[in-house]
Amino acid sequence: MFTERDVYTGGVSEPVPLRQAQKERTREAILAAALQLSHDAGLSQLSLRQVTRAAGVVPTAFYRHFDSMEEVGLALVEQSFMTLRRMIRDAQRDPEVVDNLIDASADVLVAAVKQNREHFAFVARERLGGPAPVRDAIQHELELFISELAVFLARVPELQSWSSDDVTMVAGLFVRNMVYRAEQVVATPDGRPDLEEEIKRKARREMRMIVLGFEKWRS
Amino acid sequence: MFTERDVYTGGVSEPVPLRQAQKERTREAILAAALQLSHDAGLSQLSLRQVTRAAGVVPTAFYRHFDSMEEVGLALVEQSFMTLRRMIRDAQRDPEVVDNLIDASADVLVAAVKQNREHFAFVARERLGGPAPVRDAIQHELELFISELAVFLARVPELQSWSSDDVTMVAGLFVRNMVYRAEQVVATPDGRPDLEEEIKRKARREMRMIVLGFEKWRS
DNA sequence: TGTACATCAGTGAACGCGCGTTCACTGATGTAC
DNA sequence: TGTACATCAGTGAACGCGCGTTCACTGATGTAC
Repeated sequence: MFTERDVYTGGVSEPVPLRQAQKERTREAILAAALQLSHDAGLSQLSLRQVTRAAGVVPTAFYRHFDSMEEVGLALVEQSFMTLRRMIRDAQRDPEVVDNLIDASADVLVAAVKQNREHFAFVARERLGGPAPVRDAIQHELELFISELAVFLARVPELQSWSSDDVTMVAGLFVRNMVYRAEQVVATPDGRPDLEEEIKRKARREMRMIVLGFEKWRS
Repeated sequence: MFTERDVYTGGVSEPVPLRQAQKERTREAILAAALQLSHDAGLSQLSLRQVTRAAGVVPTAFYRHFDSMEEVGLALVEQSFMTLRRMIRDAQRDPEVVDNLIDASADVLVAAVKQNREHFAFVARERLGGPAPVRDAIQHELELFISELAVFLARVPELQSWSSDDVTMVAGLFVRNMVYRAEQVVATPDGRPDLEEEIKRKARREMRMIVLGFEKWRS
């Protein structure tokens, strides 16, 4: 069995059966349509017919790819967090972020949200407003994400002496601040760099204050 | 014109026309049904017929009270924030809260959420997941609420010297912490005081850390 | 390479269902005298 | 107090609509020889 992904990651270019490549393209079209349409009224408001209409296939074609809209939601959660993970991985490689954790990560956050507006909006919206299995999947991914951030933070020299509980708490506060700011960036109209700067400024201020509180906490 | 509310608040007991009292009772039944049913799948998933069925009236009776489910949502936002406002008003009168802002307000928060589970769950869910006018109303009320908390904090002796920007930022962090903890309490099963204590403990720890950060910030 | 058959992603007709909304109505409550 | 009329919250039938799902199908792609 081959998937379209094999075209890009398979190393020696394996021949991809046309049929399968086309199937993958339709699957992606359904996911993209669901992501875009859910922006207006939420995933659980979306009808199968609306989504397939926007994806350019007939309603019954849906069942070749998913059993229900809920399954579409879970696939979108996975997509969204792949984006988030790539973001944090890139940030960890960036020496500027390591040197200047707070200022740089505020920049990274705003840039990442701008580039992946729809995925961030999806996570923010469905985290509490979505169907139960989607909500649960998002909460689980966010907890994983906090743990990953905690592992990264634990390597920062200044935090070497902290307990892992404290590092996890700071990671939690950072992620919550991030989710909150992401909600704001998503709500921001496109051509307003001034509003984005304001959000970055507030995010920086709060993260700096959290770090200060922790320093005092330890002393 | 009289409303049912006059029965309780009108002082000298005005005679309330029976017809109007009954109408108010039906209106409340519709609101209560919508609040309870929206818990499963969100307000925007709710059908007029489901709600009126649960409220014990025929679908067409709905239109004697509301033009649309959206209007029901706005009425529920109003109800929910009346609850929140009462909470903060009572807390301000409580000398223990003034003396020991952080620990006591964590207790007040958990107690208030427990007593008003459905309203808190509604706000948390619909803040980002609801229909656009409901989302906007909730954001607006939350901003008002932050301002009111800032006014209260500004009177605390230790914060007298702070700039109003800084006080508002602390109020924002507190309210955000509150909303987040409220989400958690709502997700907590009823007979688990241990989990509730854990949430209170974390809320206290974070609020204390925020205050410490601010003290250091100022120095 | 060419042919005959198998696979299967996408089609299109059909279904029963719950929906929001309209409308003319009923009968208890309220008002005027 | 009693009577005749007005009001209006709630009723019940009816409508057209979009929905999810079923099913037998088609025809391009894939496979065996």
